[in-house]
Amino acid sequence: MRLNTKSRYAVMALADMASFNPNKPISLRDISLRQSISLQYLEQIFLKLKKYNIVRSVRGSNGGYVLSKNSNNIKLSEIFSALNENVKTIGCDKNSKKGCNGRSTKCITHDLWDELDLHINAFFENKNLEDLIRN
Amino acid sequence: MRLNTKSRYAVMALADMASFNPNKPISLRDISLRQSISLQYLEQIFLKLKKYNIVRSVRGSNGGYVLSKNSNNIKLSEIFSALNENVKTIGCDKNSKKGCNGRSTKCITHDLWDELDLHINAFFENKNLEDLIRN
DNA sequence: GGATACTTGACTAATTTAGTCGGGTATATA
DNA sequence: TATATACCCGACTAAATTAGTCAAGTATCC
Repeated sequence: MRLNTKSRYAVMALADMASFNPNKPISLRDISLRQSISLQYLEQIFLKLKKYNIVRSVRGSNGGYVLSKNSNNIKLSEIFSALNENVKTIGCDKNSKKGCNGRSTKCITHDLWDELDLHINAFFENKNLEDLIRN
Repeated sequence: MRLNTKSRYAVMALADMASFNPNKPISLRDISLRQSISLQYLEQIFLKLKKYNIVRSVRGSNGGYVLSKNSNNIKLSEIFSALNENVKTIGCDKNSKKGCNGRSTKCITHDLWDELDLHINAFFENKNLEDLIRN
């Protein structure tokens, strides 16, 4: 089990932003240099963060991105949602109450994975950006 | 984030075993049929479970595998360890106290992933096979 | 001796990941 | 108004991982 880099980089980049003046746009170029993340990869990530309203963009020179809320109000769970990385630990179709693998019953471990998902999401639900930079 | 099939199948197969007479060897063929998992894939999985002493094997006809402990004494964390799937959510080198990405300092989110790992492993630490089949 | 069932290593197709590439468009500032 | 800055966006790709299969055993029971 492993998180993908997009999610990790998203959290890193946002934590980076959160430690600066929240009113001044921060360019991806700067984040790229500070965090050693490719600029074009950051662009992909921020596109999603923007769609999900976690940041807003300021175009043009001296532009960049601004957090759209206070950092203590941005939960990590939102960030993962923005990147479609809401924890789905397995392949069972969770919505169909019967039939995981095309069979007629739930698979024997079905409820376990449901519980695990809840457990992990709860962790992200209880952490915000501000928590990260208080160190 | 997603668990791989090996770990999932391992848990399914062991849960399957746990719901039968614990003293009679159970063949992989039977598990394969009941759980719709390829026999040869199960063989790979059980090799690891055996090395880790979670099951023991009985060769020859009427042979199969037997749980080496009571099912209420087999924690899910052991199963994941057996398959080398101990949760490592990220790429940072956790052991080197300084330097995640070849840089001189810990990355900004380093401690977060440590905490997450603990959180997930705790979940598996507190679940055993018996818990799974009590439904 | 034959059937059953475990044992083991090597190989492979498909998918996913982690990016890169290249061409935009909008805006500030000189 | 020119130019540089910086966001915007779709398409592509190399590398790694996953999820298996294949083939050839060995041990034991009946």
